[in-house]
Amino acid sequence: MTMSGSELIADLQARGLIAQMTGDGELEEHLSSGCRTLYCGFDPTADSLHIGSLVPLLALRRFQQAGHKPVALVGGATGLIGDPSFKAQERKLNAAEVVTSWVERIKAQVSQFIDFKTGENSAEVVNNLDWIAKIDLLTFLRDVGKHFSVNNMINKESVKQRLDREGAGISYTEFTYMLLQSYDFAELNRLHGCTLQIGGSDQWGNITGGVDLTRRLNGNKVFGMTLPLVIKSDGTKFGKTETGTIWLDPAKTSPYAFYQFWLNTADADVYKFLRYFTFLPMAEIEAIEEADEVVQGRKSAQDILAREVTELVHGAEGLDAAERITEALFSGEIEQLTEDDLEQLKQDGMPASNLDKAGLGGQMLTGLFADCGLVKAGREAKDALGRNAVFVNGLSKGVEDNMKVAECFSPAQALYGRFFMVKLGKKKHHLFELT
RNA sequence: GCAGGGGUUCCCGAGUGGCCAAAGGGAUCAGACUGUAACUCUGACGCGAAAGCUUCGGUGGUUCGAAUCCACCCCCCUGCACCA
Repeated sequence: MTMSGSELIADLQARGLIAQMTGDGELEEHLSSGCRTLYCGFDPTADSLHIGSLVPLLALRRFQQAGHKPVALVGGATGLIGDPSFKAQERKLNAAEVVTSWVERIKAQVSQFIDFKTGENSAEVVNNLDWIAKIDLLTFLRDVGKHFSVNNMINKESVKQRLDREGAGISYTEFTYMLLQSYDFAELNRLHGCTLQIGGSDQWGNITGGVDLTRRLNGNKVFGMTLPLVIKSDGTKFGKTETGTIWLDPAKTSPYAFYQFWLNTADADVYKFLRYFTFLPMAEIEAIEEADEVVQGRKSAQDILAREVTELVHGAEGLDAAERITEALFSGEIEQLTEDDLEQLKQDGMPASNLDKAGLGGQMLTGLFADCGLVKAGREAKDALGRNAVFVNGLSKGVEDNMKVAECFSPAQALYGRFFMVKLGKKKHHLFELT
């Protein structure tokens, strides 16, 4: 699937994926006239990326599908410094060895999204520590620093709130971040012929810095493009739930939880997200939107979105697991699950814990549910019991059952003699296994 | 450094000796409605099944009794001074 530069840009534009571009439209021509190398940076600020990084990550893939060569840069060096862009406060530095371990994880994660075996435009993963660690201070100050005007830098919107706000401030270290990222672009241009950098729109200042520096250092014209930050219609932060961040690492956010996250997308956002997060052609997305308009009940878009993104991130197996769990839990027919199914649910990321048969006597349901993390405090469980919102293997439980843990979880009631599926409210599930 | 203002439960923010586990709003959880939605309504919302226990920057003190008064300490903000 190769498309021309203008087709690619048009598709990105139709999807709402272009926030800003440098070069007054010259970029289209640049992309049309051959296979170009582009890069996007990902700083190791945690042991996994979260879904906020998905838009640029998928953008790299979109470019590759259009015949260009993507380079994923993992910021082993910049991750040691901390990007001040639009951050309200100075960040605390992570230990070097921690960052190093994160770099490896992020490298692997990033690699799932781009193809390393496509010949001419095969992807690459690089680490900016490889060149930044080598440069010495004086060389850096003379060759790189000299090209940056502090006057310009302090006028950047991205550091404004740090400079304006009393008591916030910005350290010299973080202030240097922009120079490092700019130097990355110049180096990638020199070493790999990279001519385009993409990133979130909060990176605009850093990207244009790199464009300028590359021209000054290498005498080459290069381009920058930013992607929109994902904004939810209700104004709340995208990618966070009550339970926490949605990570790409299946060990941190199970494919089931990941799938559920997308499934719960608001109607007001779902078509936008289909454009942002899937590779479905625009025509198809528009058709879905049109079809959903006349649907009275549940829209189809959330299902499609959840399926597409889960498969992209967790593969066919992850999607399969997520759908299997979803089907089991929300069909209301848990007794139809086989023993193997229940075993599998545990493997698939279903929240689960063991119950010691002998120790059930003195316990209470409220304490049990709080301990396993099903609720934050016993009071929530009590509230749910009071409203008959708790089901153990489909049987309703009330406050009067609170002290009767042993009865509620008696082997006679268990599925296959050992499993209990507890449902609290409409959406919270937990699997218990007697041991 | 000097002068003034402030630190309250997840967040914002009332409270200025007992009626305070602490108004109000937001967030969150649950119920009804529904589409595992949105909107709306209801309830919960420090911990505890309860009795009760622990909170209002920290430490001591005054009082029968303190988030509220006093002392010292820590942190933040606003002016001024210093660095220039």
